[in-house]
Parts: sequence; C-alpha cells; structure tokens
Amino acid sequence: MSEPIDQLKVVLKQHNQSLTAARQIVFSALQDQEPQTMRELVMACEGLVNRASIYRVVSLFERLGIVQRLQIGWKYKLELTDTFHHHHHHLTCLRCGKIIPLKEDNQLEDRLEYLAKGSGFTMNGHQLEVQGYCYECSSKS
Amino acid sequence: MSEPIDQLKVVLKQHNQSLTAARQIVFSALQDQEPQTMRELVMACEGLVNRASIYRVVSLFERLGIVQRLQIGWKYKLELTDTFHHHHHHLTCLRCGKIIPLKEDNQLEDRLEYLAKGSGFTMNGHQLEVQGYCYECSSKS
DNA sequence: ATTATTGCAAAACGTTTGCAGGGGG
DNA sequence: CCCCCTGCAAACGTTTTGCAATAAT
Repeated sequence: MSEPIDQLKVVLKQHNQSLTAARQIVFSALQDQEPQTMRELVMACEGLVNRASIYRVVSLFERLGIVQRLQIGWKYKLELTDTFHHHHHHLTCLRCGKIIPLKEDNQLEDRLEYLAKGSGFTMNGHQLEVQGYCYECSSKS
Repeated sequence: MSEPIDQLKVVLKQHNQSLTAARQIVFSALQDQEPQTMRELVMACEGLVNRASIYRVVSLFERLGIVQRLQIGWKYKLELTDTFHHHHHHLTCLRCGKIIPLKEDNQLEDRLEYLAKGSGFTMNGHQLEVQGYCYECSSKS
C-alpha cells in the first residue's frame, strides 16, 4: 500500500494540493527513470500534458521537495528526490554522457558537514557532480 | 610583471589567439569579483562590448580554461578558473544569496577520487555546491 | 458551487548565428 | 594587408504569463 504514487498523494495532501491527472502523469514519467531533461520530460508527456503545465507541475514538485534539478554540465536534468529514491550523487561521463549514481558515503558527507560548520554555515543540502570517463570509455580513448 | 592580464596574454598566445579589446574588458570584468551571472557580466560591459561578443568571448575563455561556469541553484555564474584563482568550492546562502568560498580540502578531494575509482571511473574534475544558511542569516531566522 | 488547475497562444528571456564592416598582428 | 573579431539584427529554444475553459473537492 506504500506505492510511490500513494506517497505522492500523501505529500500533496499535506500541502493542501490535489492529486490531478497532470500531476500523476508527470510523476510517473519521472519514476524509475534516469534523470531527464525538460525536453525529454515534455516528450514523455506528449499529447497528455501541455508543455506549460509541465513547467508548472515541476515547479510545484520542486517547492514541495518531490523533484530536484540536477546539474549536468551547464544544463540540468530532473529526477525525483531522496524521499522517492535514495540520497546519492552522480558521475557524468564526458565521452558517452552516461550518468552513474554514486551511493551515499558517510565519510564524504561528514567531512562536508564539518567544513561547512567551519565557516559558520548551517548546511541544508548539497549537490556534487563529478565529471570524468566511465570504465568503457576510459579503455577506448 | 606577472599581472593577471599578462597571464591572459600568454594563454591566448599559446592558443594562437589575439588579445583584443573585448577580451581584455571581459577578463577584467571577471577579475577580483564574486562569481557573476551572464546578465551581470553583460551589464558590467555595458556600452563597451556587445552582448553577442560577450557570449563569444566567454565561450572561448571556457574552451581555453580561463573561465568556468559555477552552478548556483539551477542557474550558473561565471568566474575565472583556478589558474587565476585557487581551486575551491562554494557555500550558497539560501536566505541572502551570499556565496562563501570554501577552501581546498585534501581529505574531501581524496575521498572523492577514491569513490569515483570504486565505480571504475576516471575522475577529471568535479563541482560541489553546498546550500544552507550563513552565520548572519542562521541567527536571524 | 467554488476554487484551483489546465490548455492555448503570445510574450519574455537567454543564447546563437549570418553577415558586413572594423581592428589586430 | 590579410584575416580574425566585433557589432548588429534577426533567428531560435526555453521558460513564463494572461485568460478562458475545465476539473477537483
């Protein structure tokens, strides 16, 4: 009974927001997917949800912490947040564009927390992007 | 005699590029500044360099490793690279927007390298963004 | 029934491009 | 003097907005 779609319903209800058709479609287009560009998301919802509505839904989802923007190079991609996945970072291959999730690492997280505190900073969240070459591409070029 | 503007000249020459007026102006608009948005940079060069030329110069500078894009939230800002500054990351205050440089930390860098390697990844570069609240803003709200 | 949400079309941005004239080596 | 770089204006892609129609509770 704790299907992701139910979690969505709960989060929306918590914020007095209704579970509309458009929101469900956008949500499921993001589920179990690699991070997508806005363009890809629009295409995935082709004929089902209007482009402008997708922007509005994504914006709402961001405000409610359902979706997050991921920086890939100088563009961004969209994915569901840690509530619906697991906290993680990404490795981006500069050659083939593949995105590899990097699983949570306490040593890394703790060090970050420590450094932020050193500047009197209260850490709220962070994003890490690593560029390089994946195993296959390293051996080719 | 190793003024930053001379370093610029050297890098340009190395790549068979000339030191033009527009390039000097854009360069000095970036010097000793907090990271800037493209909009801010355009304003800083108002009347001196055309908008399209700024995009072209920035693009060239990126290719030559003189300038880098910094992800702040879902937008980006521009700053000179480590050749002209020092390698560092940033803390962004969610309340006042201030950007605090975080100085290089070997423990952090090493851990990252280690994790990337664990996925068969050859690390080339990385970017880290930490969001939170700066000292002043933490105490206010 | 009332209020929030959507689709549509148009506007507002940010960024790129082609071309002709001007500046750098 | 030759070629590269720049300004200008127009094209392009992305994101936002106003409004009337529609769906949700």
